[in-house]
Amino acid sequence: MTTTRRLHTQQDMRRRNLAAVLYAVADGGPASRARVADRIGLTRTAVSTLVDDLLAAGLLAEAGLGHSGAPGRPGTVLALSDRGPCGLGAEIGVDHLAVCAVDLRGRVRARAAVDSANRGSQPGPVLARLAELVTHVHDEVTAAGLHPAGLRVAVPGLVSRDRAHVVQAPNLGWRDVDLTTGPLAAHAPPTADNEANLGALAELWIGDPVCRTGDVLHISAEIGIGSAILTDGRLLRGNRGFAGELGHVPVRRRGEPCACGGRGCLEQYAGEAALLRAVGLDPARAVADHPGPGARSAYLGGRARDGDPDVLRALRGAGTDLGIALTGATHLLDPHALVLGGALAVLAPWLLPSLTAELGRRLGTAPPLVVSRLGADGPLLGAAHAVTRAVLDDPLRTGAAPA
Amino acid sequence: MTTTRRLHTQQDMRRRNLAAVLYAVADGGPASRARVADRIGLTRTAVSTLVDDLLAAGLLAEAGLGHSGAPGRPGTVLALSDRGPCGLGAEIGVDHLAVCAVDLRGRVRARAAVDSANRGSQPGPVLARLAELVTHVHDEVTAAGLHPAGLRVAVPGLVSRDRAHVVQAPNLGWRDVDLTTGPLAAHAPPTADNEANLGALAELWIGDPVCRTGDVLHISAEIGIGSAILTDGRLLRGNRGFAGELGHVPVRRRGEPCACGGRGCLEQYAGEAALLRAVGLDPARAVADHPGPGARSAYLGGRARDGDPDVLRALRGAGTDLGIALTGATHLLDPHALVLGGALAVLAPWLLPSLTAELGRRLGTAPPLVVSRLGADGPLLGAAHAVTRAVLDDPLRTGAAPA
DNA sequence: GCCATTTCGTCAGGGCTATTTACAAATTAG
DNA sequence: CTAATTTGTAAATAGCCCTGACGAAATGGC
Repeated sequence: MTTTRRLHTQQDMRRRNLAAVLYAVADGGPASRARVADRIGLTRTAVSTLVDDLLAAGLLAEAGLGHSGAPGRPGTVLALSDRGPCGLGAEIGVDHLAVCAVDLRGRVRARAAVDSANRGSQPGPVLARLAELVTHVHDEVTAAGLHPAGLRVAVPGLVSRDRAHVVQAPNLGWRDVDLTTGPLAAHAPPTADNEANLGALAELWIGDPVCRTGDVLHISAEIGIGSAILTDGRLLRGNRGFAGELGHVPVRRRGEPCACGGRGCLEQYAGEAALLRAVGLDPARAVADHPGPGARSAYLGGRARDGDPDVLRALRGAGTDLGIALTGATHLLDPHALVLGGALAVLAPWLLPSLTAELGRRLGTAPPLVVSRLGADGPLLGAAHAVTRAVLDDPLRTGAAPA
Repeated sequence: MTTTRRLHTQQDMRRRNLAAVLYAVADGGPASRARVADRIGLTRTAVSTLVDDLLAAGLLAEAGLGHSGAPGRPGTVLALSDRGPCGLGAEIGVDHLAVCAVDLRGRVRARAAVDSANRGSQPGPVLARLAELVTHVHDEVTAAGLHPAGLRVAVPGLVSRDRAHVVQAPNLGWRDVDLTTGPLAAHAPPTADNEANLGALAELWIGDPVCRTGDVLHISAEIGIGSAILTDGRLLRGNRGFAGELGHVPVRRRGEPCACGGRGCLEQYAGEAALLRAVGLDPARAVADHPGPGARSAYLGGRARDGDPDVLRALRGAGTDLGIALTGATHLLDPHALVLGGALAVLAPWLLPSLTAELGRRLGTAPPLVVSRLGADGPLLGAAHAVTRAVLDDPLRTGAAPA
């Protein structure tokens, strides 16, 4: 940043104020123009002109008069439109595909999913199957009067900075896959992002409110153990987009060697494969026996619920090791809360005792541990919401209703 | 943030554009109005009016005509004023006090320091001694035509959110000290910040350029081992302001118990006290023998330079343990670079071999390791620059020259 | 030395944005 | 029914930046 700091023009100001109005309604609920003006600190006049633009663009809708009981003329209630733009989110998991659509109000308006063995697959056919699902969801919401404003795809891997390419997805066996030229291109310019990141953003946007009140470390386990650092309402991505690799934080000085090149990585003790091995199962075999998102976790959870001592011991150990890694992360980040998402949310009942014990022992006062309520849906919902968020952030550019 | 997003009014836009002009000159060097306009993307007309305000406020100064050799009328060169506002920075160390003043151009215009045994001291007398130094520096820069715009104090401890109080400074033995009512109050509303944070910000603002190109983890050791996470040009402070406690990241699963309540903390193996013990010295005794900022590090560095095998072995071990902690931090943050500051910069020649070896072993490709060139001056300079930065960020509010 | 060319800084006019002020409309309280 | 209160809009105003034009001050070729 030698020079050229961000430009601050009048259009910029207008754009931000339009976004401010939308977020005032999104965060604070439906309200009259005057109430919105109070919330964002502009005058009623200014808000009126902003609202006019947003009504014309189909982002806001008037929802009748709001009789509050107090004296004075009642205001016309403004709400985010449920027939305006919507976001399409897709997910490419190792053994399933899913698509959903959410409207500006955050409601899921359509969804579709199929099992699909994507590990070591060719991108073409997988994307073709996904495109079918997208078409299905697209048609459904279009029939409901919504206009898809974009498509974001959650992938278990690294994504290029412009979000157009999947740079590397080890568990799929993909390298350098261009989404914009494949079968997905038909609907909207498709964009990709990492599934763990989208899961964390979902937590920030529609999950536990604690994520909105301060910095948070969001831990999720799907195949590996990932995490995401939410600071100041944004995601810390790091230099190459690799930030959050909690699974490779060392928890034993001279422990098991790991595929990452290190040794004693958390993943060797608390990862899915390690848990399966610890209860005497072959990881590859277990995946074949229990395909689908979260299936192994559900299986382990089931055995834990039945009181299986091997599983309970394995989960206890994993919680302890997770506690060591999170002790380090907490000292480094001083987060407002630790959020367990994905498979960890499912297994939380049996991880939490040893995890909280270890954190308490080492930290004295540990940040509150929160279990996500989004579960395995996080990445998919995050993808769809990323699209609607982009519309809210820059209403007139992306949000204009088709003529 | 239920409601009330940031307000975007015309005054805001103006303020940012004023700041953009100043930063264009600060980062890109002196330049004509037309050149500044090119840099920040505004028109020459707009820049002219902005510059008029900044000249009137005494923040910019015209420095004659710039004959470039190219055809065309030469522009009048604009530079940051060296007689305008300046920043006062102060530092309360465990065994010294220091004050300096920097002008808008970043030059140190005055400084003063004294040794002072502040460990376990009463705040009153210490602040009184510091106030004397401040007065001295203040008078010196005032004589040079500068106007101190504020005073920031670097303290080895935790500071309240409004920067008015020292909440806790264990190494000084201070709790809840209000700076605004003490002897410092005479000069300007004094504000405090943590010394490690200010050291990292100094690195960001005037240190290695790598800190300005991406996220960076800045590691410093004064008494403990601290660090600071610089992301997106800002400092990640965490929930309570405790972020960056690298010294208490566990590096041994069942290691030495630590005063923090944990065990196996990095500080037990790579901290100053641990190093001194490892070479057979009593830490308290060593502090008495070698008072002053960085004195123990300098002493150890001296013995290392002489080839003392005990010291070399201790530093080698510290480098390895630091490498383990930084492996975890790197996986978590994926920083653009790791910067060694403070005492670590002094000892870097003997820490680096084992540190880089450990990082290379565990990470494959580690982020570049950079040794700070600011050394022990970082926090003090950061404090002074924090004041001038605040002036640049909001020129007309804080920067107006006294009438 | 003189003129064309180029660049710099400024002035006048205009557009966009939000604010101020005023007012009609719609409700409650008495 | 009247007074009080709140809402939404209209007209006028102020602030900020942009466009277009112009004089000023340099270079370069003749």
